[in-house]
Parts: sequence; C-alpha cells; structure tokens
Amino acid sequence: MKLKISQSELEVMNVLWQEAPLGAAEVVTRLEPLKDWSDRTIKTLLSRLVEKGALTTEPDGRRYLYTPAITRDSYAGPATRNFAARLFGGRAAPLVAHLAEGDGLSDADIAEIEALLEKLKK
Amino acid sequence: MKLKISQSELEVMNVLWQEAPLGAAEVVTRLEPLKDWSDRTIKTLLSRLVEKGALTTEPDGRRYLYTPAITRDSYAGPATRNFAARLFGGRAAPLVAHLAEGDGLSDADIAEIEALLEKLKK
DNA sequence: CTTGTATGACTACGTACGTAATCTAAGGTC
DNA sequence: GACCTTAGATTACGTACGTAGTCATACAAG
Repeated sequence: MKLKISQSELEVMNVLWQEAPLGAAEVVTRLEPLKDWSDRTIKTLLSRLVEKGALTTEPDGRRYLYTPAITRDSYAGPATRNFAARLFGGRAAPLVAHLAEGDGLSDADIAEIEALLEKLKK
Repeated sequence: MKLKISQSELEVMNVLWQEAPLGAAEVVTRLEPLKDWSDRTIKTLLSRLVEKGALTTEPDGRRYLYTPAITRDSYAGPATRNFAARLFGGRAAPLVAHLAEGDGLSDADIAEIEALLEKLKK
C-alpha cells in the first residue's frame, strides 16, 4: 500500500501529527500563520487525505474530528529511503553532506547523529 | 529560480549526470534496463527538461546532444534541505535514522558520515 | 416557523505529470 | 527522384495537484 501525500497535503498532516484529533476549523487555525490558504482549500486537502486513507474521521456533533491513520515515522521512513535512492543511489553520506551545507546542522544534531551511528556499528 | 524536476524527469537527469553529453537514443539505451518506458516517453521528458532549463542542447548533425545545465549537487542540496524541512522541521537526525532502518547503511557509509561530522565539529 | 450560520459534500478549473501517438522534415537507399 | 527511416516537434489524454467556489443541510437565533 503506497500512499502518496502531496506537498500541500503534507502541511496538513504535519499539523495533525503534532496534535490530534482536530476539527477542520482547528486545522485551519493552526495553518493560518503558516500558509495563505482559504479555509475551503484546507477542507479540500482534508477530504483528499481521508479519501487516500491518510486520515480517519470520527463524528463529533455535526463536524468531524480528524486523526492521522499513519504515523509520521511510517510515512517518513519509506519516503526518506525513496528520496535517497532517487538522488544518491541510496547512499546516506551525500545526503548528510547536503544538510550540512550552510550550517544546517547544529552541534546537537551532530551529537545525535554520532550517537545513532555508534549504536549502529555494534 | 526554482527548478522543479519530477520523479520521472529525475531518472533522465540521473543518466545525464552520470554521462554527458548524450543523444536521445543513447539516453533511451541507458534507461531501457531500468524503466519500462517507450522511447517517445523519454523524448518527451528530455524536451520538458530542456524547456525547464535543466538541460542544454547542442546540435550534432541532425540530432541533439543533451547536457545537464545544473549539477547534481546544485539540485540535490536545496532539494534535500527542502525535504528535511517538510518532514522533520529541518532536523537531520531523524533522516539519518530512517535511512538506517532496515540496514540501509553500510559500515563504509557510517565511516564516511562520521568523518564528515568530524570535520564539521571543528 | 423563518432565517442566518457553520460544516461537510460536490463541483470547478488551470497546470503539471506520466505516458505516449502522430506529424514533419532531413538524410540515406535503390 | 520516390520512398523509407530517423530525429525532433506537436498533440493527446487521463490523473493528480493547488486552489477554491457553490450546494445542501443541520443547528442556532429570534
């Protein structure tokens, strides 16, 4: 089951991955400062995500509450490996290198990655 | 100038980033083992990439030779940071973690990343 | 009960994408 | 010189996406 989530849809998912369940109006409120979208647009995105199976709904009075049907990790894992495969033949190092460009990595990030690698080496 | 290269188009770019300039027929030959595409499809992708400015052409007799107008790195850098931003708020560690899932990282990869991080810490 | 309001459902529409077929022109073949 | 082959140019067409407007309906207000 491959689930394609578009860029705009992902913004909506990000809101719900951070806080759920939410009604449509609340999602709109969360997105307002970030994106200049009409509330209709966000409703459409929510509907499409439900259609795709990325969100589940639960009636709450005369509205719906939306909850992610997939975790961020379960989506991000394949998406990340797919991304790396397409751009770098699956090799991770160039990816990290690009993230590092323009000081994208804090010391904390570096430490975290090192710890991760340490664990992997075992 | 933001250049959007679609998934299929990226396959074509990958061929040309590896070896260029090439004529259309040669690109088709390179892609044949990988993708089940008609040569018409590949010609279309080449045209669209030229239109977008991702490739340059140079006449060679009655055909064209195609060459990337952008390097893989110059495309991959922003694309990677954008990807990380959308999925992980720009944090690199989760990205590496996902790549590691399912033993995606070889010992060599790990060593390479560690060396990279070492350099960054300075 | 009538009317306004909020919410989801349905419809819209231009652009990009995946995937190709057809048209046209330039060279090569007999 | 008539015809075939080959390369690019043009056209096609369904689906997804970004972005939203309109319709219908259920509840709230008066």
